Amino acid sequence: MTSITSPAQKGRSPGQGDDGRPLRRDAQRNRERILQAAAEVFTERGLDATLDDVAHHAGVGVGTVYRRFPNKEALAEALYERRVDALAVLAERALAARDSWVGLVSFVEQAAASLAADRGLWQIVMYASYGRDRCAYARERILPLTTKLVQRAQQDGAVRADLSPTDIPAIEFMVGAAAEYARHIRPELWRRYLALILDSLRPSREDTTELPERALSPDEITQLMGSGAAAARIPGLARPHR
Amino acid sequence: MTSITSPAQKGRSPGQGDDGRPLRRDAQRNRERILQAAAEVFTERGLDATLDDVAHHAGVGVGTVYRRFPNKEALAEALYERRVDALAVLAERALAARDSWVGLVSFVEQAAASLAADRGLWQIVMYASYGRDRCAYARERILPLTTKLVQRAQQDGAVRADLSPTDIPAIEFMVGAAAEYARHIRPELWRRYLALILDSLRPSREDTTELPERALSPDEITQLMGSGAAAARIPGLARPHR
Amino acid sequence: MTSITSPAQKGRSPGQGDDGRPLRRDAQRNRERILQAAAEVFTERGLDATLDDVAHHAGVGVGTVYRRFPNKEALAEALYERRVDALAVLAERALAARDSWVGLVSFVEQAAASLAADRGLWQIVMYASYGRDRCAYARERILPLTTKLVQRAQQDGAVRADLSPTDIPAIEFMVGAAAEYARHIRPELWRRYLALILDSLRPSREDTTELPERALSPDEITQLMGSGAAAARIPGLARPHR
Amino acid sequence: MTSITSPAQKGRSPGQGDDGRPLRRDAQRNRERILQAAAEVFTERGLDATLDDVAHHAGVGVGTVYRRFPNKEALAEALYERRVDALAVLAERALAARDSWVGLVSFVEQAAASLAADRGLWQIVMYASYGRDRCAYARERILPLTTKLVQRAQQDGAVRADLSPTDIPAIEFMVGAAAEYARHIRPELWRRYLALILDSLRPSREDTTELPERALSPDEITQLMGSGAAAARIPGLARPHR
DNA sequence: GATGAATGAGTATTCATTCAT
DNA sequence: GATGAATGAATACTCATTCAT
Repeated sequence: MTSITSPAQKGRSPGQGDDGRPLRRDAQRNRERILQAAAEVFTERGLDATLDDVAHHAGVGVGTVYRRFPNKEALAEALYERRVDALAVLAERALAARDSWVGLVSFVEQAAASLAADRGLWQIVMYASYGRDRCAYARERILPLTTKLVQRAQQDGAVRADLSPTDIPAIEFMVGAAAEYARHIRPELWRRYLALILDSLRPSREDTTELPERALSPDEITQLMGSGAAAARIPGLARPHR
Repeated sequence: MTSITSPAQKGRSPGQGDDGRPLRRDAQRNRERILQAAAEVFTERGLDATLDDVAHHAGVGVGTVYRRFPNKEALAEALYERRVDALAVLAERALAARDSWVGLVSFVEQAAASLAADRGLWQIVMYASYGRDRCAYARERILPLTTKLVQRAQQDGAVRADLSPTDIPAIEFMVGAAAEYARHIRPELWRRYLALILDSLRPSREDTTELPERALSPDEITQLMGSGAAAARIPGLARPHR
Repeated sequence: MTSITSPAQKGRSPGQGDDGRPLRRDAQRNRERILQAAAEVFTERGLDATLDDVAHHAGVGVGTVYRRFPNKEALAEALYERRVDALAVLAERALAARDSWVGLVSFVEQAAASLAADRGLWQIVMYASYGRDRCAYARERILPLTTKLVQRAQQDGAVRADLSPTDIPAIEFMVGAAAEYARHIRPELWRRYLALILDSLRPSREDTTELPERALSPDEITQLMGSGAAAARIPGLARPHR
Repeated sequence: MTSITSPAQKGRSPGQGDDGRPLRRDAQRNRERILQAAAEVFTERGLDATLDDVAHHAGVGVGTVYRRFPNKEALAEALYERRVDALAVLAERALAARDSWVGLVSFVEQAAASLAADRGLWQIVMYASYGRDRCAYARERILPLTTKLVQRAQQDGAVRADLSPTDIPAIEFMVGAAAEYARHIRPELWRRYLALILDSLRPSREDTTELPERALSPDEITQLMGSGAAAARIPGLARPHR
């Protein structure tokens, strides 16, 4: 059960410069500090935080940030890529669970925990569409895995028949929103609403309503993720220079 | 069944100037035009739309906007207040429904439809907290009504026992998030997730999980709504001038 | 002999706002001050001067500059348009001269004086390509007039046969360069080199060399003026935001 | 006929370090690579190219560039010096021509070809003035040679009597401007305007105008080249750090 | 009262130059 | 000595808010 190769790794890995050579020790350390600072700042204040903030938080000049990342979007993307890697690993582990329901739940819960903990991550996944090759989230990496998770559970009769794999990201976004809603007052409240939703995923009963509005198709998810328009809606991120 | 008195009227009513005297006819008309324009602009583009946009849309100068509303936040707040009025009316009507489940559902659905249709409204409710006296949402106007809706349904055995009245706003935020998520590609998709959640509100079965993380108390809702920190997080609203 | 209607006047005249209504008195005054300041600053330091400089020179905030002109390019363009209007008037007057040689010389000299006096103007004309509709310089306004000037002189046998109308702008650029070269030490030195060149425009003798390298065609001039690549070469102007 | 000793060698020669000791073999090789790279990059993109570009092109780090040249200006100056060496050699060869007119023309043409081919060189000469000791252009090396070229031609009656030796650099600048003007569309167009100007250098006729505005004196040329103010006007070179 | 003009702090990004490895 | 990482001042542009007309 190894992690799938990230598409980004075909190009440049986090530890490499533009030319493919490994970064110098100090540069690597600063890169980490910047990513760490970005994580903290974006987690707390979201993507509208300034790169000056991030740089200051990392204890470096803003030029250093730009040496490592061509622009704000790329920095956010690098962060996102890490998190998505982590989510993919979660999904893989969940597929290994003996019980298909337990597997699905464990993935959804852990993924939600990630979104709930990070305002920036939630914004980025919510509004999608970063970079061309790297915004691989649902499309390239997670969606196939969650599709398997859902199908397996359906075969086992563990979830309702009209649940679609594309419902999973939607559910996560909603739970992320719940977390965002009460973040400052009760950071764990989202668990309550995740539980509520999970309950409704169980097999149909006589009083279950057939779900209206068919779920998004995988293509629509792709479209959603890739639409430039969506990116333009993230406040602190809309204007690539030049 | 008349609309409950707005708490805002304890301060200054929409029809009065700073000195308490009623606005001149034309001033009142301008106020309306501005609110109408703000509704349209914020609905479409969210709160990061500029006040120049709003003013232009209203056919007035920005100065006029500032004459009627001390700042952007106050304008948004006034709009929010109106929408809350509308939601309150919905809740009152829902209480009049013969079937308590139907009543609850009808309120939740219509409220969600409002959030889903209005990007600005969702942002405002999402990030909460406008003004001191006027952020009356759950606290003063809606929460008592939804509390009744929920309790009535519980007495009828129509909803699960561990549902809390404060879950209702949380659910609406989540559904609003679902709407925001797919707004451009499938504006009605949120109905799917509302249906999912509604399913889970039904009375417990043997396989129902007890909800973890107790719901917010009414006080916490109040606190949530009133916390100034939250306001600072709305992108288009965050920068106090000077 | 009236001045040809500027293509810009089809859209918005200098005295009108975006909506076509005349500017308020104070706005008009500031617009003038800004243009005046821009003229002075660009004249002295060229187009790489900052808008902050221009604003400060005009005694206004930089926001005011942006209220009147959408970006730096547009400001430069507005200036350029004025100057081009002036040049067109010169050309028209030159056409009215009794003696065709005198007419041609008077135009070339006065136009050169303009370029020589204004570093920014020379840069803009040199590197061309501003705006879509307004970069009308040679193409739409001056070139037809200078073409007439040249042809008339040729018919009178006052200039050499192989002179092309498109040589006129090229000559002006060269003289502008000469002015630029010695601007700080001898602002009028360019007149010497203009005289030199004018001498060579006289009808051929036995020792006159046939000019190599055919002149630019009017289409090539247009292409030169309109090529985005050229614009990218002006240091202070290359990056339209967004 | 050997090349005249460069004034720079009074200070530090290209083959020596700060302490006067000759550079190590590899250091010398790096210096050459950097100059070669700078030549290519500045030729193509002008002086606004970045030193990172130059360094990358040379296959060295920026630090190495700064080890060899104190700053960007000095690098440009070193390049300029080389080119001036080359121009001086051209002038010497031209003096050896049997026909004084042919000699003058051949020098002017070849010098113009250099300026026309090299955007950076033209910028540097246009805006003049590098360093104190090294700005040896007209003053120390070329001007005496061109003076001889001109005087010889005048004695032979091959050029007009009022031509001054200091007109030669001015003419070259103008022709360089013509080249710059049409560089992308017709790289050889400058030859047309050079031919035009050369025509006017011929001996006076009855219709020749006496040149107005006496030419620069040698002292003025020196002053022009040495004026610090001019240096500040080269776009890619203007900003002294700190 | 209404208007829209003026303001200027704030944001992303670049690049010459310095300095640790 | 070489490298390339770090720095931060500088630049174009936006928009909430204030103020003169």
